[in-house]
Amino acid sequence: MGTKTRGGRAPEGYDPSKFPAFAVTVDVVILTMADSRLHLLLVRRGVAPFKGMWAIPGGFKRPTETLGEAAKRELAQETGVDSAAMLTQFGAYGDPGRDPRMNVVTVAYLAVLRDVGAVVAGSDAADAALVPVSEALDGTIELAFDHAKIVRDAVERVRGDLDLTGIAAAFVGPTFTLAELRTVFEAVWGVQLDGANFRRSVVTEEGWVIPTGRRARPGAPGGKPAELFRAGRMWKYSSPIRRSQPNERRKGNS
Amino acid sequence: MGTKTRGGRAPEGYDPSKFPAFAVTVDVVILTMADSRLHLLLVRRGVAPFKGMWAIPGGFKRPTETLGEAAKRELAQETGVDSAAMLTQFGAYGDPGRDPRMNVVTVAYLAVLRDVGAVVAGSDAADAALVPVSEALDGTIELAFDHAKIVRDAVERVRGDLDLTGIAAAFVGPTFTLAELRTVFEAVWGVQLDGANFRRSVVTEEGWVIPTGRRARPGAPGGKPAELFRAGRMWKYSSPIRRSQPNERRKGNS
DNA sequence: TTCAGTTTTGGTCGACAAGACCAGAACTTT
DNA sequence: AAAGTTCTGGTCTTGTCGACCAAAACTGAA
Repeated sequence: MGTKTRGGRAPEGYDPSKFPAFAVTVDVVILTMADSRLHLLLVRRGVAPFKGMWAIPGGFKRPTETLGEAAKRELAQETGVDSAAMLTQFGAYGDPGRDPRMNVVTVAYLAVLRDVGAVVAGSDAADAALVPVSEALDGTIELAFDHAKIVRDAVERVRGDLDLTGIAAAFVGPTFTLAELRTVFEAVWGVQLDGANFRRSVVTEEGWVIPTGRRARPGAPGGKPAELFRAGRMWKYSSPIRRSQPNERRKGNS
Repeated sequence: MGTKTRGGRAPEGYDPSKFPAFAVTVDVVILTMADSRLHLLLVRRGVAPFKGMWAIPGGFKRPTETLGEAAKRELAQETGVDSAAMLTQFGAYGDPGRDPRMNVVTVAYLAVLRDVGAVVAGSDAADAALVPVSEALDGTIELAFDHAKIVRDAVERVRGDLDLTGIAAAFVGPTFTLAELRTVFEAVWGVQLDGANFRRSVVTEEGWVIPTGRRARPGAPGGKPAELFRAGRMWKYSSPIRRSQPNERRKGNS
């Protein structure tokens, strides 16, 4: 921070020694893959304002913790996961009136989990739900406060991070098939990727996926059982898949 | 934001109705090109704590303004520019103890200007300076609070934004030569780019640079006078130059 | 005026990456 | 056994990017 320093002009009608008080909160956008689509964890508000409406989980920051610790605490309270989860800060929101009660500035975090389903089912009945992000983005589900914008920004962020960081690996479990990993990119970017080309991209270079000898059980329609892989060390730094400007085209097309 | 919602577990020893008060400030990292290197605007603190130390400009957020408006106000107070400046929020910082006086959460913005030199010279004497970012990054210049980390994050951000957004155009004036534009990429990324290849990248595609008939005056050592261009519309969306993983190599190499 | 030095600008060439597409392998259910 | 589905390896074409060369256009010095 830094109190205004420059000698001459003082901020008119404003006394730096009496700073305005704000509440600071931390909100967490929790994303996961379900049904080959990107999903979002929401909670139903039990208190005013916006009582009964859907919102993303969050809470007040404590003076003794860092912002990151606060986000981690909120994530653990909401989902039970407290492992070294992928937590990324992506924005701060402080428009006047965004909370009708008082001046609140919130710092928003993005968390990517591989399986929230079980967590949600085991929680306090019907006040938590996993919904497709599309329904939150197009307004089918109305969100409290300015959470609609926060979710939009979070999705923007994860789309960009997908080819800048190894965040894609956080969507899948400790072992996974290449098709599984491919659906992450397809769902987040809204594109169709060629399976063979995708495989080449991640298998050719060392360090992205390491084969476990095992194979996955095929789904309902059968098909050749896919190899099971573990994530390699490269995901810590980058991604093997780059987003291309024109969508990849499929067989029957223009 | 959102008060904690889930029924069962309440945050232990914590009463949501009595939230802790924070001061919220906005800090602006002002970057510009000078002497073919990336520079940073610093101010000298006139009050405790860290009195006499260098810091990035900033100040308290007012309850009636948005975070972006606060950043714009601080930028204008410090440099006098209030045009639609390129202002990007890139992080929030709230570690306990980062300000010894009280609990402060700051939201950091990045501003890119084309020429701060005149502004600095014309301001209140010696309490503002333009320094190379390298000196701030390597510790040659010690910064107040956690501003060293904030500056590091800002530089990281601008490095990434250089090929994701059109931020490079904000570094140059209304008309510029291609060599000028090229030094922006070279200085921020710390690479050497081939002039001919660079030209092709921006000239081939329509919309990046539009030629004004004029030519620039060559520098001291002479050389063919370069064409003067204006920035096209494409800079609003993206960048014509992509960062390559291995540095581009020059003539005499391995 | 000439010359050496410097910068800009246009061109070519090869390496590499990415996408389109095909076909065989391996499993499912009927 | 047959049909359907998915996985996996292969080939081919295309386009992009960087390395490199050379001419053009200007400076200052000899």
